[in-house]
Amino acid sequence: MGKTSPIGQTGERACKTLGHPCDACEIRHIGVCAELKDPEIERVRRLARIQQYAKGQSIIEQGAPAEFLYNVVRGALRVFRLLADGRRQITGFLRPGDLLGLVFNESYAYGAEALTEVSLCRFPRPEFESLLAEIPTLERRLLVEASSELTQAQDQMLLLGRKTAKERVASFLSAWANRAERRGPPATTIELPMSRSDIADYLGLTTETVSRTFTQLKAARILKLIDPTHVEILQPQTIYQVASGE
Amino acid sequence: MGKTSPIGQTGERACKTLGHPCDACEIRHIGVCAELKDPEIERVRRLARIQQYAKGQSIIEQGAPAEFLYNVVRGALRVFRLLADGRRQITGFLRPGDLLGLVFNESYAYGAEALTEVSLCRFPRPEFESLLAEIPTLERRLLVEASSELTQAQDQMLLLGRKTAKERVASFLSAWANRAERRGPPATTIELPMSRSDIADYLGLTTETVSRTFTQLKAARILKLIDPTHVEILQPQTIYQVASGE
DNA sequence: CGATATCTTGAGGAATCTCAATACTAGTGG
DNA sequence: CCACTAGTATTGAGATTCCTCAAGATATCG
Repeated sequence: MGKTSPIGQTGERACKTLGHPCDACEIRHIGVCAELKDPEIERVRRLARIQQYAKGQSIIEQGAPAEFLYNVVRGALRVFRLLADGRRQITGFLRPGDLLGLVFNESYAYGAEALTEVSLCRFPRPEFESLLAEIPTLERRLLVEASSELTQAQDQMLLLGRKTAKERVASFLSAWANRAERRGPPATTIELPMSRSDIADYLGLTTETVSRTFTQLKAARILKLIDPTHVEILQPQTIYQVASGE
Repeated sequence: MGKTSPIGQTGERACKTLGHPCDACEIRHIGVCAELKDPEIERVRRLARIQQYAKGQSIIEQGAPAEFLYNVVRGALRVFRLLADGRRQITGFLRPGDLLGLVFNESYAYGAEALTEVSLCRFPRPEFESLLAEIPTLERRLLVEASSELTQAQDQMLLLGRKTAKERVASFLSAWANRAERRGPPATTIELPMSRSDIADYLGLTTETVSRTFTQLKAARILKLIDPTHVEILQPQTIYQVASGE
């Protein structure tokens, strides 16, 4: 794909070119749109544009003007913050149904990049905010969403500030597995669309330590490493206990 | 004070016993109430109760049912999360105007304790939530608030995951000084109502490391340690640079 | 099937932690 | 007003976890 700018033209398609994308929307029932009734959906639809990004592409640049709000439709992405010297902290991995860009500042304080091929539903912020004022259920939904993200963020602070490498990796795997289960059948084999280095930057560790910890959990027969992107959790209970620091 | 329970009776006073507490409220212009017009304030006032807590007292127990929302009126407090074995991560220090207990779950995922003598304005959650549905400006304000807290939380993740001890301490002092300045005149001498162990649990360090880092910054003539609770920032610029990792 | 990136493993080093002793501070009672 | 006590902060020495640097193994993609 010939797109280099985060808000590129290639891959962008007007909602109407997809017919009634909201009707066919895969995440209609889990995203924020789940709150909306048909006439409201119609208004939202007019603002929405589906965007496609290739694996590795930048979606948001840290510090760029905050012009859009996105809803993840398909794929996975990483959200991160950088220090001047390049140190990176990944603050979250987003999956279908998640929101990206819910800020009320002039600019984004973080960057976002595609981990896989990604489809996003994009809304211009000013228009979306007016809509928000008119649809109270939507505003409430965002508030609930933000508050739950805040709780997750505090969990991550506990992890980063007080957990050991083993506990961090176990927490990550446990949370990622739970998340997959929420939208599919209970599966012990989980897919990790991110690299070891992404995991490291999410857990405040180095790639080497993440790798060693995986090996250690494998040796303890808690995990089975199928290939770098697929892990089978042999002892979900134990993983959870390790994650909780027991 | 004879109060032992987090939702104690002693020290609790009905709003009316204080006359018109909202009119005299010290944080009327900075808290969420700043959004409200007079008739709305009247409705809020009926729900509000002023609570007093002594230094060290518990305000919220981690895991307790989330029955109230609080607005800090006076004093300072710590919000934290615990692991089963007692490891603690302080997720924030609250000051007048800050919200405590903005959750839409059944229970609090965190604890809160008074660092100094504290006054809180307390609202029962169910009633507050109905009020929220009727006062859109209030709901919007909470959303903006939550989103800005989320940004702060991500800053803290960057700190915990990727900064050195020196950078963490500098970040903390810089942020705390900025915060004090926002409500008072620019002062280089800042008050730290929390202990070294609180600072350590906030920064993901040990008390010893925090103490050593203070000493180090003092030796570099960046700080002056007046007493354990008072610090003078001799080089605000340098503190900020160290905090940013330059 | 080969080139390249990613992942794993190893050895040594550094930052921070742990344990222990000393110094300071604040509050208490003589 | 001062000495005493309990809690908090600082300093020191050694241990430990995790990081850094480097090499080898494995997977991915054209």
